[in-house]
Amino acid sequence: MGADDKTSYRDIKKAILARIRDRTWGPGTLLPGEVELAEEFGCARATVNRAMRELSEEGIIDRKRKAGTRVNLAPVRLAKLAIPLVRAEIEGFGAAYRYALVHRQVITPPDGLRDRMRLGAGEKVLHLQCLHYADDAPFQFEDRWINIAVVPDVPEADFSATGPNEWLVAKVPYTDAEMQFSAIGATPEIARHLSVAPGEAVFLGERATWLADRTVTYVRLYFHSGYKLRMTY
Amino acid sequence: MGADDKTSYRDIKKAILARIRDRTWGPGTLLPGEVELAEEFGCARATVNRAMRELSEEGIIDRKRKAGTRVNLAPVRLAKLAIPLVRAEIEGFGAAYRYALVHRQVITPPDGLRDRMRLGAGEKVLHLQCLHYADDAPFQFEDRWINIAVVPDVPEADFSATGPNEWLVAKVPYTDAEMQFSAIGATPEIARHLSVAPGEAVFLGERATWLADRTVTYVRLYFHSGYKLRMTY
DNA sequence: CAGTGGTCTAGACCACACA
DNA sequence: GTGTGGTCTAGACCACTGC
Repeated sequence: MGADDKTSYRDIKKAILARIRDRTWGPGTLLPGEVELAEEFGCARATVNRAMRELSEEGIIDRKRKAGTRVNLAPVRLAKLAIPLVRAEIEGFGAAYRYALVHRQVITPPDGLRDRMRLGAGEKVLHLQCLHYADDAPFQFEDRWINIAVVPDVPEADFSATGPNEWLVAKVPYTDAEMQFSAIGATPEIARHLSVAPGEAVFLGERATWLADRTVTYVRLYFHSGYKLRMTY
Repeated sequence: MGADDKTSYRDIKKAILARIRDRTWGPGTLLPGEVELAEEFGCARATVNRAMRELSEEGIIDRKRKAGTRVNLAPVRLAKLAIPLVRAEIEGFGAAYRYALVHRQVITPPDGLRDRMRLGAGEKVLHLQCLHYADDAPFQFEDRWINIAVVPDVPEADFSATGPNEWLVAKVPYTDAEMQFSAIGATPEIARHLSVAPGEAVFLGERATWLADRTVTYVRLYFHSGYKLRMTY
């Protein structure tokens, strides 16, 4: 009494992971069925099920009906990447956050952008350019377009003190988002804003969000040299 | 009969998401308790629980005992990033994969690397440089160090036909992994391997894996210009 | 203290995929 | 067909935490 309070699905996960690590169950091995494991661990099948389901979601094992459960050969483990607001990111490492609005204009988008945002012929967008500083050093240059048709009150919003990101997050929901990262050489404009040499390698993040097939916003985030996107998994 | 087969946790997720989207439950709203929702949907509490637990894992809602469940104000949604093997990535978009070993040597690591890999004084590493081609164009240049103390049979492995990544994945387990991405200007060596101009912006991925506090391997992956790391969430 | 979520159980039926 | 995982139920007890 007291020692074996209850068998938790966590215990089972740990036990299974341990056996995979110490090669009792090497890659490709067929694991015992749920009923068998439930007997071994002295718990209900549902408990084993939850443990194995989570391991499967984490990409450690592969489950198929009738075929059974196998240890994944190539653990295509999913990295979980938290994408924070710039402000939180900067304050997170103890620097002072400062924001500045650089440019603001309602425009008819050029063709390339219209395609990318899948806009209709007459639809206009609000174009914004902002700078985010960490301890007075430029940290991120934000080049953003917002679909006025989807966010009709955005032209009235005041972005002189707060960035559009925080405004959008609190005000406009979205259903899908896509993000991609790449490296580019700084154009003269970007170089000027970020205080780097033209042509210098800059880390670029692009993000688009949709609200049921309609583009809400598309943004390019240019990070200062030396920026690293980090993740553990 | 036939219409209402069974209320699935998926149905409940959809229903809740719909109400969040149409602002019935705006950001910060306190949702009804599990029992109440179970009654409304005509199902067991466990079913509602699973739906809400998954929404919570996805970062849509925030749950606290006694306090209840609320719609997240700032959906710091977690992006799930699948990091595939290069081969799979290249073949995935229909290109032919080709591999070449460029360099291979057992060395005593320089100081910087020893710190980064947290190696002991006498420990040696296997240094490998490889190229991964997509349709005969250089796609990725791989610069890797493997801890021989942790992977004792790596010096005997043959990496002339297959890359070390695939070998390691199939052979050596790990408990923790860290990955980071950045942009750098191509050094002359990297430029030569990737067929780009020196100084051109290159996308760099760094990855380190550990087996219980001991570094297994550290690798720098330099991608061809124009490479984009994509993710949906 | 009391309410809400977190988890476990025992049993059941179903869906899929392989033989 | 038949075995394996996928899911639901009804009920129970527990753990945390806000009041």
